[in-house]
Amino acid sequence: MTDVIHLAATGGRTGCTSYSWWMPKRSDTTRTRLSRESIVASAIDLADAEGLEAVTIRRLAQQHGVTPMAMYWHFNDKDSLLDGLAEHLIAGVELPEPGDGAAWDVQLRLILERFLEAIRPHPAIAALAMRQILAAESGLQMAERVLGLLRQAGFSAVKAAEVGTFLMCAVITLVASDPSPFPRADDEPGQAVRDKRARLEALSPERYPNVIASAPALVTCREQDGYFGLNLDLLVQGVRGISRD
Amino acid sequence: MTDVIHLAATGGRTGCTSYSWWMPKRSDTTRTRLSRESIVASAIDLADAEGLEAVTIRRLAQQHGVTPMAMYWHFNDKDSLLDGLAEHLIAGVELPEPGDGAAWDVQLRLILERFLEAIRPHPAIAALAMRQILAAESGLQMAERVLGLLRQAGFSAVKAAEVGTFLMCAVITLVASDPSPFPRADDEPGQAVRDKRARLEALSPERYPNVIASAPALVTCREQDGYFGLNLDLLVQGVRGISRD
DNA sequence: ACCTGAACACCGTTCAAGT
DNA sequence: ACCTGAACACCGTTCAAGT
Repeated sequence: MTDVIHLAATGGRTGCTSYSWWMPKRSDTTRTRLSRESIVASAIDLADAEGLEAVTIRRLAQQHGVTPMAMYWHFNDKDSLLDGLAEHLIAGVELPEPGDGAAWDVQLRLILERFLEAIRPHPAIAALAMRQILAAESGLQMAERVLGLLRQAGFSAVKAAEVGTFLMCAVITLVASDPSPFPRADDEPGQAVRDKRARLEALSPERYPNVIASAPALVTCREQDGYFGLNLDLLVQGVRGISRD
Repeated sequence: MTDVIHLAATGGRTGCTSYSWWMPKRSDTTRTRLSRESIVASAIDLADAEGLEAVTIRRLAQQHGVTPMAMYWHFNDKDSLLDGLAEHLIAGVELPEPGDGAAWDVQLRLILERFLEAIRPHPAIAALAMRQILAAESGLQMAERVLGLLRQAGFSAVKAAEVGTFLMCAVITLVASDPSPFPRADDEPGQAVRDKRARLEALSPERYPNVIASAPALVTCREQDGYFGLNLDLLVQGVRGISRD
């Protein structure tokens, strides 16, 4: 039924090759009604698979069997699209039940953990979440909870803002700093990591003993589970530390 | 003298307007011999003034009164150019004299402070520093010092790597998360900040009391001095906290 | 309401050629 | 050694028009 509307496009594939490079490929995705949600979903898939720079108005249009300009009905511009991705990410945060009597630092740690869990599957777009925390509904809810716990810990409204802002940015950094390269066809997986490690271990042992000793962990730590837990602990303990000053 | 070599280019400005949009404009910069250093310097200026997305092979070429393709003699591709920016940034870190008998946490704080000072003037490109810390000479020196102090604090080689990596990423986040928009012609300065603040203060007082109380600080804290000092304290205190586990 | 067609300004990059 | 000329594939975006 809906197929009727782009017979011209599918027909175009057989003829005229001059601008066929942006022509919709029907095989990619089954054609459904275009919507903000379906565009955001495929954009996230694309970012997960090939990185943020692969997320392109033209590629998304192609995946939906539609002209690039069709996107501009659903989003004002590319920036609004990216805001949509960030909003979707933040909406996935499952905040714990508030005020269950636990100490503020335990509650704070749990909230940061939930935030981390929501964005961890999507390191390529995690950094986008920053500018939507104080815009999206669920971002505001998270911020409110974090600020409340910081006030409870004794911080002023100003200091709570400063610490709270940094804490949420730091969680994003925790997952966004993952330097794992996207799979490329021209080299086998893990080769880049091994090269990097070899380069570190070839350094002068007199000048860089600690870099050499930590080399294996330095090149892989950001994918390890210990990295996240340890540094969440660091953040919460840090808040406790400065709350006593 | 050196002017002779692009008489054709300057001559081109009077005639042929069809592709004049990339033509070199002699008025921008006095023509000097092209070099990695001069390109990096102008790229940093451009990023500081208009943001990272303004840093373009073609714009840099134009500023140097040269063809875009001339850049490819000095850099393999745009990524190498960005690596060059990152390297320059990290080279500016003035590490304190090592081992002056001070406690490890005092020394650690000082190193992180020096790193912050080096990148703080360039928030638009601070994030680039991440991938060059373990590549550039002075990045390795900083990493060596940080790891050494963490070992001194009792961390294993693996945990030192995990904590050290995060600390340096966190300092970058501290300056890179600055959301201050670049000056645009179409609106007066400070308007965006005031709008954002107004939006937060218009929220429901029952649901978001703490966001509202912290609203002024939430929208400006990342430009304030207190933000940096407080969160550097948080980081160092956090390291102390987890070093005792 | 939702999408197409054609065009525009701007990207990075390659490759052969000039001096 | 260092740079130009011409071309290519790919961007985001506008604007008028179609259904």
